[in-house]
Amino acid sequence: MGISERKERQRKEVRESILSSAWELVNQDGWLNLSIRKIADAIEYSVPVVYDHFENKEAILSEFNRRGFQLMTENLAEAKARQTNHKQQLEDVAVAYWDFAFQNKEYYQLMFGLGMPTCESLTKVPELSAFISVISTTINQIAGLPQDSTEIWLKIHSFWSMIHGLVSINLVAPPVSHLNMNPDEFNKAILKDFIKSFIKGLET
Amino acid sequence: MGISERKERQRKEVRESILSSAWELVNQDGWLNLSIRKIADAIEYSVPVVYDHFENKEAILSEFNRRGFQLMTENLAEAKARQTNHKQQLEDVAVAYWDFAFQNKEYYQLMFGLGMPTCESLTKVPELSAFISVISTTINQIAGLPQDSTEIWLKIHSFWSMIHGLVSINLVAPPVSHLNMNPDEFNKAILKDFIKSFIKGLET
DNA sequence: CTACTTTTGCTAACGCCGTTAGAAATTATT
DNA sequence: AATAATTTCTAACGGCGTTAGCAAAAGTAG
Repeated sequence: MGISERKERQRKEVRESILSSAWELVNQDGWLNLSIRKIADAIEYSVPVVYDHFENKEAILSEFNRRGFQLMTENLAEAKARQTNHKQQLEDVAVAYWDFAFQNKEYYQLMFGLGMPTCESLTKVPELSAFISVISTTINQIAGLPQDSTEIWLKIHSFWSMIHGLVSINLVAPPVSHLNMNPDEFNKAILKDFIKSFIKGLET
Repeated sequence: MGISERKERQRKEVRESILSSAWELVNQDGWLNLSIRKIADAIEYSVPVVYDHFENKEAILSEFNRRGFQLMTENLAEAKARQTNHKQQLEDVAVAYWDFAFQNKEYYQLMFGLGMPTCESLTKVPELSAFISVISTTINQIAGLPQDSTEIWLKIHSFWSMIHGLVSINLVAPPVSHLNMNPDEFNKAILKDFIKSFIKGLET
């Protein structure tokens, strides 16, 4: 009897419709205006049904958070795989990070910009380690530093900080009026400068 | 007759008590748990009184936002004034920025980490330009780039991004378990490395 | 087909929130 | 003392996350 299978399937359909409706709402009104009630309205079910699929609102955000890290890591890994030269890989990974942030602002804001992610909340994202290992393996190959050493963590931290700073400052305060240059070129120029000097630092 | 003067004074007292109560609440429960109702309760007035002093909740946050930029700029300017050598000034300004962020996490989170500050919301902070000019004058003195040129804006942007990235990544995901080194020293080491290479970039 | 059980989904409520209209109380002025 | 102006409050509106408890539907067994 395929009854329970069908039920299972229908459950997953509702779950997915919650997520896709939520995603639509977020793209319309932003994370701050997302509400369980609006989601319930959009999926044409009553509010408590949402709670049959997610423990609470935070669990929904957390799902998107994980998807964000997953998608970003995929993008980074792809960019890396397109190259063989290690330095070039690192450069392309940085650019891919940048591109991800600006092509997926909603994701990026949820991942880094939203309500005070505590230390723990981030360490509870399993996808985080996959993301970090994309970077760390490359750095390892360039600089020959052993995994899990203090030195390589320092480098990973630097690299990540550098790009994140660039991204978030530009998400929040993009340089506009002061330029006789395309802002996009402007920013990518900074990014590439950064990476160049970072790689130089790896080699010394 | 000093009646209207007294009234004025009392008005300001209430306004200040709103702000100081709010600040206390924020330090207890964070920005996300601050509410007008709690403030009203703390100042022992009814809710609408709060609206006689601030247009809405955002106006209260905005007040703290401006105070944050003011305080940070003061710290930066003081650090700068303690030195005469321009490169040393820039280095100390960066360290002062770092120290401000970690000694005033609430401020820093409001200024950069909270609910999606749009481009406009930041350009509406008059204190922002004072903060930027502390950096830009120093960079100007080191690199000799003219104010308001594309080049100096590029440098300001780089400098700010670099530090902000370091700060916010460390606020959110501090390196802990992987180190046989004091995290504070670890981070400041990265910071100083960053600044050194940044200054090198200014000179070439 | 009927009686019973399990699952599913709903209504309605609780206690918060920001915000505001309008009444009540207080204070100043004539 | 009576009137005008100001200050302050109560009470509400619509929204939120969350949950208890009931109604409806679907499945199961005789």
